[in-house]
Amino acid sequence: MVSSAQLANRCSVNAAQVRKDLAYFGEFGIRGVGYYVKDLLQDIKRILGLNKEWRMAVIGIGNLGSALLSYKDFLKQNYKIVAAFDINPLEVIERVSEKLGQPVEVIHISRLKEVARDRRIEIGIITTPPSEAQSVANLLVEAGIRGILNFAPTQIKVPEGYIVKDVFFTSILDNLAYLLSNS
Amino acid sequence: MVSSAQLANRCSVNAAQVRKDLAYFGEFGIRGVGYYVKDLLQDIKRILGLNKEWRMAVIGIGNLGSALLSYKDFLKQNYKIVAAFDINPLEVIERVSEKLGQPVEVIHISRLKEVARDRRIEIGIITTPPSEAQSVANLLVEAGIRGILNFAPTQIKVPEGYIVKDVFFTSILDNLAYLLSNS
DNA sequence: GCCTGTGAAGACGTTCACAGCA
DNA sequence: TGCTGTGAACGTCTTCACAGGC
Repeated sequence: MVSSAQLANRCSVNAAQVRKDLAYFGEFGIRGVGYYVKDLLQDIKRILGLNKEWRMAVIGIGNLGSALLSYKDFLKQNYKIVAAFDINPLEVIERVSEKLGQPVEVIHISRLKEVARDRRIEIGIITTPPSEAQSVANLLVEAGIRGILNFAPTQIKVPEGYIVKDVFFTSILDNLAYLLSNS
Repeated sequence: MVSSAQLANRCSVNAAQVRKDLAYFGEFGIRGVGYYVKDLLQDIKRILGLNKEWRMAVIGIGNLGSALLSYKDFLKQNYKIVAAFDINPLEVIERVSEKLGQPVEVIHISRLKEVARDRRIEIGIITTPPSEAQSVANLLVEAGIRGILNFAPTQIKVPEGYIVKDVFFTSILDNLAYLLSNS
Protein backbone atom coordinates (compact mmCIF):
# COMPACT_ATOMS: atom_id res chain seq x y z
CA MET A 1 0.00 0.00 0.00
CA VAL A 2 0.98 3.62 -0.41
CA SER A 3 -0.72 6.81 0.77
CA SER A 4 -1.08 10.07 -1.13
CA ALA A 5 1.14 11.67 1.54
CA GLN A 6 3.93 9.18 0.87
CA LEU A 7 3.70 9.67 -2.89
CA ALA A 8 3.64 13.45 -2.40
CA ASN A 9 6.76 13.31 -0.28
CA ARG A 10 8.63 11.29 -2.89
CA CYS A 11 7.73 13.79 -5.59
CA SER A 12 8.08 16.89 -3.40
CA VAL A 13 4.49 17.98 -4.01
CA ASN A 14 1.29 18.42 -1.99
CA ALA A 15 -0.74 15.37 -0.96
CA ALA A 16 -4.02 16.91 -2.14
CA GLN A 17 -2.37 17.40 -5.53
CA VAL A 18 -1.67 13.70 -5.83
CA ARG A 19 -5.24 12.80 -4.93
CA LYS A 20 -6.80 15.41 -7.25
CA ASP A 21 -4.64 14.38 -10.17
CA LEU A 22 -5.46 10.70 -9.75
CA ALA A 23 -9.15 11.43 -9.10
CA TYR A 24 -9.27 13.23 -12.44
CA PHE A 25 -8.94 9.85 -14.15
CA GLY A 26 -11.08 7.78 -11.78
CA GLU A 27 -11.14 6.28 -8.28
CA PHE A 28 -8.03 4.25 -7.65
CA GLY A 29 -7.68 4.40 -3.87
CA ILE A 30 -9.49 2.98 -0.90
CA ARG A 31 -10.74 5.41 1.74
CA GLY A 32 -9.00 5.12 5.07
CA VAL A 33 -6.39 2.83 3.54
CA GLY A 34 -4.50 4.19 0.54
CA TYR A 35 -3.60 2.88 -2.91
CA TYR A 36 -2.51 -0.61 -3.85
CA VAL A 37 0.91 0.00 -5.40
CA LYS A 38 0.60 -2.74 -7.98
CA ASP A 39 -2.86 -1.73 -9.14
CA LEU A 40 -1.97 1.95 -9.16
CA LEU A 41 1.07 1.32 -11.32
CA GLN A 42 -1.01 -0.61 -13.82
CA ASP A 43 -3.69 2.08 -13.84
CA ILE A 44 -1.16 4.86 -14.40
CA LYS A 45 0.48 2.92 -17.20
CA ARG A 46 -2.88 2.43 -18.83
CA ILE A 47 -3.75 6.13 -18.46
CA LEU A 48 -0.45 7.22 -19.99
CA GLY A 49 -0.87 4.81 -22.88
CA LEU A 50 2.14 2.73 -21.82
CA ASN A 51 0.25 -0.56 -21.94
CA LYS A 52 1.46 -1.04 -25.50
CA GLU A 53 4.87 -1.00 -27.16
CA TRP A 54 5.76 2.30 -28.80
CA ARG A 55 7.91 1.88 -31.90
CA MET A 56 10.30 4.76 -32.50
CA ALA A 57 12.86 5.98 -35.02
CA VAL A 58 15.88 8.20 -34.37
CA ILE A 59 16.75 10.64 -37.14
CA GLY A 60 20.23 12.14 -37.06
CA ILE A 61 22.87 9.78 -35.69
CA GLY A 62 25.37 12.22 -34.20
CA ASN A 63 26.60 12.02 -30.64
CA LEU A 64 23.19 12.54 -29.09
CA GLY A 65 21.41 10.24 -31.55
CA SER A 66 23.80 7.38 -30.94
CA ALA A 67 23.58 7.94 -27.18
CA LEU A 68 19.83 7.41 -27.48
CA LEU A 69 20.33 4.24 -29.52
CA SER A 70 21.97 2.65 -26.51
CA TYR A 71 19.74 4.22 -23.87
CA LYS A 72 18.57 1.29 -21.78
CA ASP A 73 15.76 2.97 -19.83
CA PHE A 74 13.59 3.06 -22.95
CA LEU A 75 13.02 -0.69 -22.78
CA LYS A 76 11.81 -0.57 -19.20
CA GLN A 77 8.97 1.66 -20.28
CA ASN A 78 7.79 -0.10 -23.38
CA TYR A 79 9.60 2.20 -25.80
CA LYS A 80 11.60 0.59 -28.59
CA ILE A 81 13.86 2.14 -31.19
CA VAL A 82 13.27 0.14 -34.35
CA ALA A 83 15.15 2.26 -36.88
CA ALA A 84 17.96 4.82 -37.17
CA PHE A 85 18.22 7.31 -40.04
CA ASP A 86 20.90 9.71 -41.24
CA ILE A 87 21.79 11.71 -44.32
CA ASN A 88 25.14 9.94 -44.41
CA PRO A 89 24.57 6.37 -43.19
CA LEU A 90 27.78 4.81 -44.48
CA GLU A 91 30.02 7.18 -42.60
CA VAL A 92 27.91 6.91 -39.48
CA ILE A 93 27.50 3.13 -39.30
CA GLU A 94 31.18 2.49 -38.78
CA ARG A 95 31.61 5.09 -36.05
CA VAL A 96 28.49 4.09 -34.16
CA SER A 97 28.94 0.34 -34.43
CA GLU A 98 32.39 0.73 -32.95
CA LYS A 99 31.11 2.97 -30.20
CA LEU A 100 28.23 0.71 -29.23
CA GLY A 101 30.31 -2.43 -29.62
CA GLN A 102 27.84 -4.04 -32.00
CA PRO A 103 26.78 -3.58 -35.60
CA VAL A 104 24.06 -0.96 -36.04
CA GLU A 105 21.84 -0.46 -39.04
CA VAL A 106 21.61 3.15 -40.17
CA ILE A 107 19.29 3.86 -43.06
CA HIS A 108 19.42 6.77 -45.50
CA ILE A 109 16.80 9.36 -44.68
CA SER A 110 15.32 9.03 -48.18
CA ARG A 111 13.91 5.64 -47.19
CA LEU A 112 12.03 7.01 -44.17
CA LYS A 113 8.52 6.71 -45.55
CA GLU A 114 8.97 3.16 -46.78
CA VAL A 115 10.66 1.93 -43.59
CA ALA A 116 8.14 3.76 -41.37
CA ARG A 117 5.35 1.78 -43.00
CA ASP A 118 7.14 -1.59 -42.86
CA ARG A 119 8.24 -1.22 -39.25
CA ARG A 120 5.09 0.53 -38.01
CA ILE A 121 6.94 3.54 -36.61
CA GLU A 122 4.74 5.81 -34.47
CA ILE A 123 7.23 8.25 -32.93
CA GLY A 124 10.13 10.07 -34.57
CA ILE A 125 13.02 11.41 -32.49
CA ILE A 126 14.81 14.34 -34.13
CA THR A 127 18.49 14.62 -33.19
CA THR A 128 19.74 16.45 -36.27
CA PRO A 129 21.33 19.92 -36.28
CA PRO A 130 18.63 22.60 -35.85
CA SER A 131 18.95 23.67 -39.49
CA GLU A 132 17.61 20.29 -40.64
CA ALA A 133 14.94 19.80 -37.97
CA GLN A 134 11.98 21.31 -39.84
CA SER A 135 12.63 19.40 -43.07
CA VAL A 136 12.99 16.16 -41.11
CA ALA A 137 9.70 16.95 -39.36
CA ASN A 138 8.11 17.43 -42.78
CA LEU A 139 9.33 13.98 -43.81
CA LEU A 140 7.93 12.47 -40.62
CA VAL A 141 4.56 14.10 -41.29
CA GLU A 142 4.64 12.83 -44.86
CA ALA A 143 5.32 9.34 -43.52
CA GLY A 144 2.27 9.62 -41.26
CA ILE A 145 4.31 9.55 -38.04
CA ARG A 146 2.10 11.52 -35.65
CA GLY A 147 4.41 11.91 -32.66
CA ILE A 148 7.68 13.82 -32.71
CA LEU A 149 10.24 14.18 -29.92
CA ASN A 150 12.44 17.11 -30.89
CA PHE A 151 15.93 17.50 -29.42
CA ALA A 152 17.03 20.15 -31.96
CA PRO A 153 17.03 23.61 -30.36
CA THR A 154 14.54 25.13 -32.79
CA GLN A 155 10.78 25.57 -33.08
CA ILE A 156 9.06 23.04 -35.35
CA LYS A 157 5.66 23.49 -37.00
CA VAL A 158 3.43 20.56 -37.92
CA PRO A 159 -0.14 20.26 -39.22
CA GLU A 160 -3.18 19.70 -37.02
CA GLY A 161 -3.28 16.19 -35.56
CA TYR A 162 0.50 15.84 -35.29
CA ILE A 163 2.21 16.38 -31.94
CA VAL A 164 5.67 17.79 -31.25
CA LYS A 165 7.28 17.69 -27.81
CA ASP A 166 10.54 19.56 -27.35
CA VAL A 167 13.48 18.50 -25.20
CA PHE A 168 15.36 21.78 -24.88
CA PHE A 169 17.86 21.07 -22.14
CA THR A 170 19.66 24.33 -22.85
CA SER A 171 16.43 26.11 -21.84
CA ILE A 172 16.50 24.20 -18.58
CA LEU A 173 20.13 25.21 -18.21
CA ASP A 174 19.15 28.85 -18.83
CA ASN A 175 16.57 28.49 -16.09
CA LEU A 176 19.24 27.10 -13.76
CA ALA A 177 21.59 29.99 -14.59
CA TYR A 178 18.79 32.45 -13.87
CA LEU A 179 18.03 30.89 -10.50
CA LEU A 180 21.71 30.78 -9.56
CA SER A 181 22.13 34.44 -10.54
CA ASN A 182 19.27 35.49 -8.31
CA SER A 183 19.94 33.66 -5.07
CA MET B 1 12.71 46.25 -34.58
CA VAL B 2 10.33 43.52 -33.51
CA SER B 3 6.79 43.72 -32.09
CA SER B 4 5.30 41.62 -29.30
CA ALA B 5 2.94 40.16 -31.91
CA GLN B 6 5.84 38.96 -34.05
CA LEU B 7 7.62 37.44 -31.08
CA ALA B 8 4.38 35.82 -29.96
CA ASN B 9 3.85 34.29 -33.38
CA ARG B 10 7.35 32.83 -33.44
CA CYS B 11 6.83 31.21 -30.04
CA SER B 12 3.19 30.25 -30.60
CA VAL B 13 1.97 32.25 -27.62
CA ASN B 14 -0.22 35.28 -26.93
CA ALA B 15 1.14 38.80 -27.61
CA ALA B 16 -0.03 40.11 -24.24
CA GLN B 17 1.91 37.27 -22.66
CA VAL B 18 5.14 38.45 -24.27
CA ARG B 19 4.59 42.02 -23.11
CA LYS B 20 3.60 41.01 -19.56
CA ASP B 21 6.58 38.72 -19.18
CA LEU B 22 9.03 41.36 -20.37
CA ALA B 23 7.33 44.11 -18.35
CA TYR B 24 7.88 42.02 -15.24
CA PHE B 25 11.61 42.78 -15.52
CA GLY B 26 11.36 46.40 -16.69
CA GLU B 27 10.43 48.55 -19.69
CA PHE B 28 12.28 47.39 -22.77
CA GLY B 29 9.99 48.52 -25.59
CA ILE B 30 8.95 51.79 -27.17
CA ARG B 31 5.22 52.55 -27.35
CA GLY B 32 3.88 52.65 -30.85
CA VAL B 33 7.09 51.16 -32.19
CA GLY B 34 8.16 47.86 -30.66
CA TYR B 35 11.42 46.46 -29.28
CA TYR B 36 14.94 47.01 -30.60
CA VAL B 37 16.08 43.45 -31.32
CA LYS B 38 19.68 44.06 -30.36
CA ASP B 39 18.88 45.79 -27.08
CA LEU B 40 16.19 43.25 -26.20
CA LEU B 41 18.60 40.39 -26.75
CA GLN B 42 21.16 41.97 -24.47
CA ASP B 43 18.53 42.70 -21.83
CA ILE B 44 17.22 39.14 -21.89
CA LYS B 45 20.74 37.73 -21.62
CA ARG B 46 21.38 39.96 -18.65
CA ILE B 47 18.10 38.94 -16.99
CA LEU B 48 18.85 35.25 -17.45
CA GLY B 49 22.34 35.67 -16.09
CA LEU B 50 23.97 34.77 -19.40
CA ASN B 51 26.19 37.85 -19.45
CA LYS B 52 28.92 35.80 -17.82
CA GLU B 53 30.59 32.50 -18.61
CA TRP B 54 29.19 29.52 -16.72
CA ARG B 55 31.79 26.89 -15.94
CA MET B 56 30.41 23.36 -15.85
CA ALA B 57 31.50 19.81 -15.10
CA VAL B 58 30.03 16.59 -16.49
CA ILE B 59 29.95 13.64 -14.12
CA GLY B 60 29.48 10.22 -15.68
CA ILE B 61 31.07 9.87 -19.10
CA GLY B 62 28.84 7.29 -20.73
CA ASN B 63 27.13 7.77 -24.06
CA LEU B 64 25.07 10.74 -22.95
CA GLY B 65 27.93 12.35 -21.03
CA SER B 66 30.31 12.17 -23.94
CA ALA B 67 27.61 13.48 -26.27
CA LEU B 68 27.39 16.54 -24.03
CA LEU B 69 31.18 16.97 -24.09
CA SER B 70 30.99 17.64 -27.80
CA TYR B 71 27.72 19.59 -27.77
CA LYS B 72 28.51 22.77 -29.67
CA ASP B 73 25.46 24.84 -28.77
CA PHE B 74 26.79 25.30 -25.23
CA LEU B 75 29.48 27.67 -26.45
CA LYS B 76 27.01 29.91 -28.25
CA GLN B 77 25.31 30.58 -24.94
CA ASN B 78 28.27 31.20 -22.69
CA TYR B 79 28.29 27.73 -21.17
CA LYS B 80 31.62 25.94 -20.98
CA ILE B 81 32.43 22.42 -19.87
CA VAL B 82 35.74 22.68 -18.04
CA ALA B 83 35.98 19.19 -16.55
CA ALA B 84 34.74 15.61 -17.02
CA PHE B 85 34.59 13.06 -14.20
CA ASP B 86 33.99 9.33 -14.02
CA ILE B 87 34.44 6.46 -11.60
CA ASN B 88 36.58 4.71 -14.17
CA PRO B 89 38.51 7.39 -16.06
CA LEU B 90 41.17 5.19 -17.64
CA GLU B 91 38.68 2.99 -19.40
CA VAL B 92 36.61 5.95 -20.48
CA ILE B 93 39.35 8.24 -21.80
CA GLU B 94 40.31 5.91 -24.59
CA ARG B 95 36.79 5.30 -25.81
CA VAL B 96 35.75 8.96 -25.69
CA SER B 97 38.94 10.39 -27.16
CA GLU B 98 38.49 8.07 -30.10
CA LYS B 99 34.85 8.99 -30.48
CA LEU B 100 35.44 12.73 -30.32
CA GLY B 101 38.57 12.54 -32.46
CA GLN B 102 40.68 14.35 -29.91
CA PRO B 103 42.22 13.56 -26.54
CA VAL B 104 39.86 14.21 -23.63
CA GLU B 105 40.80 14.53 -19.99
CA VAL B 106 38.59 12.47 -17.69
CA ILE B 107 39.27 12.82 -13.98
CA HIS B 108 38.49 10.32 -11.23
CA ILE B 109 35.43 11.38 -9.27
CA SER B 110 37.43 11.35 -6.04
CA ARG B 111 39.19 14.53 -7.20
CA LEU B 112 35.94 16.46 -7.71
CA LYS B 113 36.26 18.81 -4.76
CA GLU B 114 39.85 19.78 -5.51
CA VAL B 115 39.26 20.29 -9.24
CA ALA B 116 35.99 22.17 -8.64
CA ARG B 117 37.91 24.71 -6.59
CA ASP B 118 40.82 25.06 -9.02
CA ARG B 119 38.62 25.39 -12.10
CA ARG B 120 35.89 27.43 -10.44
CA ILE B 121 33.08 25.03 -11.39
CA GLU B 122 29.58 26.41 -10.75
CA ILE B 123 27.31 23.84 -12.39
CA GLY B 124 27.47 20.05 -12.26
CA ILE B 125 25.80 17.91 -14.93
CA ILE B 126 24.88 14.43 -13.72
CA THR B 127 24.88 11.79 -16.46
CA THR B 128 25.55 8.74 -14.32
CA PRO B 129 23.20 5.77 -13.93
CA PRO B 130 20.29 6.68 -11.64
CA SER B 131 21.67 4.50 -8.83
CA GLU B 132 24.71 6.80 -8.50
CA ALA B 133 22.94 10.15 -8.98
CA GLN B 134 22.25 10.97 -5.32
CA SER B 135 25.78 10.20 -4.15
CA VAL B 136 27.23 12.29 -7.00
CA ALA B 137 24.87 15.11 -5.97
CA ASN B 138 26.19 14.80 -2.42
CA LEU B 139 29.75 15.20 -3.72
CA LEU B 140 28.72 18.26 -5.73
CA VAL B 141 27.13 19.80 -2.65
CA GLU B 142 30.25 19.01 -0.63
CA ALA B 143 32.33 20.74 -3.31
CA GLY B 144 30.13 23.84 -3.02
CA ILE B 145 28.71 23.51 -6.53
CA ARG B 146 25.31 25.14 -6.17
CA GLY B 147 23.71 24.31 -9.54
CA ILE B 148 22.93 20.78 -10.70
CA LEU B 149 21.53 19.68 -14.06
CA ASN B 150 20.31 16.12 -13.56
CA PHE B 151 19.87 13.76 -16.53
CA ALA B 152 19.56 10.64 -14.38
CA PRO B 153 15.92 9.51 -14.18
CA THR B 154 15.66 9.74 -10.42
CA GLN B 155 14.69 12.34 -7.83
CA ILE B 156 17.64 14.08 -6.15
CA LYS B 157 17.51 15.86 -2.80
CA VAL B 158 19.89 18.71 -1.93
CA PRO B 159 20.14 21.15 1.00
CA GLU B 160 18.61 24.63 1.02
CA GLY B 161 20.46 27.01 -1.29
CA TYR B 162 21.37 24.35 -3.86
CA ILE B 163 19.33 24.04 -7.03
CA VAL B 164 18.54 20.92 -9.05
CA LYS B 165 16.94 21.02 -12.48
CA ASP B 166 15.91 17.73 -14.04
CA VAL B 167 16.07 16.80 -17.70
CA PHE B 168 13.73 13.81 -17.80
CA PHE B 169 13.16 13.28 -21.48
CA THR B 170 11.41 9.98 -20.80
CA SER B 171 8.76 11.98 -18.92
CA ILE B 172 8.33 14.13 -22.00
CA LEU B 173 8.09 10.94 -24.02
CA ASP B 174 5.41 9.63 -21.62
CA ASN B 175 3.51 12.87 -22.18
CA LEU B 176 3.78 12.38 -25.94
CA ALA B 177 2.54 8.80 -25.65
CA TYR B 178 -0.42 10.00 -23.57
CA LEU B 179 -1.36 12.67 -26.10
CA LEU B 180 -1.05 10.21 -28.98
CA SER B 181 -3.23 7.68 -27.14
CA ASN B 182 -5.98 10.25 -26.65
CA SER B 183 -6.35 11.87 -30.04
C1' DG C 1 -9.24 6.05 13.27
C1' DC C 2 -7.55 6.93 9.02
C1' DC C 3 -7.00 8.18 4.35
C1' DT C 4 -9.45 9.02 -0.02
C1' DG C 5 -12.38 11.94 -2.92
C1' DT C 6 -14.06 16.52 -3.55
C1' DG C 7 -16.54 21.15 -3.05
C1' DA C 8 -14.92 25.62 -1.85
C1' DA C 9 -11.33 28.99 -1.34
C1' DG C 10 -7.26 30.73 -2.71
C1' DA C 11 -3.21 31.58 -5.58
C1' DC C 12 -1.43 32.00 -9.85
C1' DG C 13 -0.96 32.71 -14.71
C1' DT C 14 -3.27 34.24 -19.01
C1' DT C 15 -6.02 37.19 -21.81
C1' DC C 16 -8.66 41.30 -22.64
C1' DA C 17 -9.07 45.96 -23.43
C1' DC C 18 -7.52 50.34 -23.36
C1' DA C 19 -4.82 54.35 -21.62
C1' DG C 20 -0.39 56.35 -22.69
C1' DC C 21 3.11 57.60 -25.56
C1' DA C 22 6.29 57.71 -29.77
C1' DT D 1 -1.78 55.72 -36.17
C1' DG D 2 0.42 51.82 -33.94
C1' DC D 3 2.30 49.28 -30.39
C1' DT D 4 3.76 49.09 -25.50
C1' DG D 5 2.58 48.78 -20.60
C1' DT D 6 -0.96 47.53 -17.42
C1' DG D 7 -5.36 47.31 -14.49
C1' DA D 8 -9.19 44.30 -14.61
C1' DA D 9 -11.51 40.10 -15.93
C1' DC D 10 -11.07 35.59 -16.64
C1' DG D 11 -9.66 30.82 -16.36
C1' DT D 12 -6.88 27.30 -14.51
C1' DC D 13 -4.23 24.99 -11.16
C1' DT D 14 -3.24 24.34 -6.18
C1' DT D 15 -4.41 23.96 -1.49
C1' DC D 16 -7.60 23.64 2.27
C1' DA D 17 -10.83 21.37 4.88
C1' DC D 18 -13.96 18.00 5.63
C1' DA D 19 -17.58 14.57 4.32
C1' DG D 20 -17.64 9.72 2.98
C1' DG D 21 -16.37 5.09 3.46
C1' DC D 22 -13.26 1.26 4.69
